[in-house]
Amino acid sequence: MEGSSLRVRKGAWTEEEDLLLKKCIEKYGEGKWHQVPARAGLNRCRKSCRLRWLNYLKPNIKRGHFAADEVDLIIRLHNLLGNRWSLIAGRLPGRTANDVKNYWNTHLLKKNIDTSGKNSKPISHQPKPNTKTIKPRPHILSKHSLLISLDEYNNNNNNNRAEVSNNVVLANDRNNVYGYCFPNDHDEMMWWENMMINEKEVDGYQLQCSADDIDQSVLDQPMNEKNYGSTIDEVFLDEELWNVFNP
DNA sequence: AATCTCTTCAACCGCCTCCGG
DNA sequence: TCCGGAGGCGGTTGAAGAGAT
Repeated sequence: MEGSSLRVRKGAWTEEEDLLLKKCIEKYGEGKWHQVPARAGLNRCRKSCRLRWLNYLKPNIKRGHFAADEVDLIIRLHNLLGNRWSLIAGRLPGRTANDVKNYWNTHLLKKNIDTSGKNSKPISHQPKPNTKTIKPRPHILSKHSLLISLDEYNNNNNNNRAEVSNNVVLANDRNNVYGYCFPNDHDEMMWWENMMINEKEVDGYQLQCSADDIDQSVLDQPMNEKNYGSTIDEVFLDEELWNVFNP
């Protein structure tokens, strides 16, 4: 638990507290939440400060009703990801995970309720036979699979640098085979959009982005689990795409 | 006008992962 | 390798407001 409940204030935030927190973040920046209560002079726990900032005070937070296209996106993403609210919110500029979660629970969940019986459950709590939820899958490719993929690529390309998917680049320097994740905003967004437009067209998507767009400094790092650590949660593979790498 | 019920959403809770010592 | 602290996430709660009776 966070500190002593006897001393740490809970419940709704006052305007004065909001102001203190805002000033603190403006001065010191986001992060280091354990230092925020002391720096801001707030009698709140770090988690409470973080939550208040992320869900309410942070600039550019969009409030009010969800637009039709936002609702549509939430539904599509929820079908793909399930209750991964932070990921879903990441695709909705200005919306927070809490907002999306609340909206889903109050508006969308209700629409799915089967009214045929007293004990009926919301559809989201029932098995969904025709819906495949894609869970985030670590982008750990074995060296073997990297070699296979690179060989396959080199059958058609006389190049020592090959892109095999939107988020993975393979390269060799005669001695080693390297793999890289590059989930930059543009590529990631294209991948998401493509997946939602047509999940079947994975193959067609693989070569949409040029490997030349990638920063050479990234290519200079050999792949290992540590290099992947910072990006691993950002990269997801469709079942079909996964099978391309792991036959 | 008073009371009850329902809805909304801000905030809390507990758990997990990551990272540094 | 282990441990503790920090950050982050999803599930849940409960206060407050809105609507119904």
